[in-house]
Amino acid sequence: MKEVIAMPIHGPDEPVYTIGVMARLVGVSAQTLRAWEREGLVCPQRTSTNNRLYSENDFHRLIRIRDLAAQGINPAGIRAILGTAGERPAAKRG
DNA sequence: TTTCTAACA
DNA sequence: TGTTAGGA
Repeated sequence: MKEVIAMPIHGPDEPVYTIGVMARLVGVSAQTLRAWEREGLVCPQRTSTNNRLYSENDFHRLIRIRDLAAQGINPAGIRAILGTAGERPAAKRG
């Protein structure tokens, strides 16, 4: 038989999870995800109807945010540790 | 049914 | 962070 290679249809940046799905995946409430966005900890993509769509990348970031928040670190501290949401790691200069 | 914003506790 | 109100 021909070997079937599993090809990812969506990349890690592809926004595919609704807030409800992501809340279950991360283990927090949808309200918490909205609060974190307001704090600038995450910046999910939006649909044409203004619904949030989270990517796998957002998932990993949210796990870390959840971990830091569980340690009593406030949003400003989390921002300082993980960096501002949407911030791209600066490319190495020559 | 799910998600959205805003406001209050 | 949770809850409530009103709307798409």
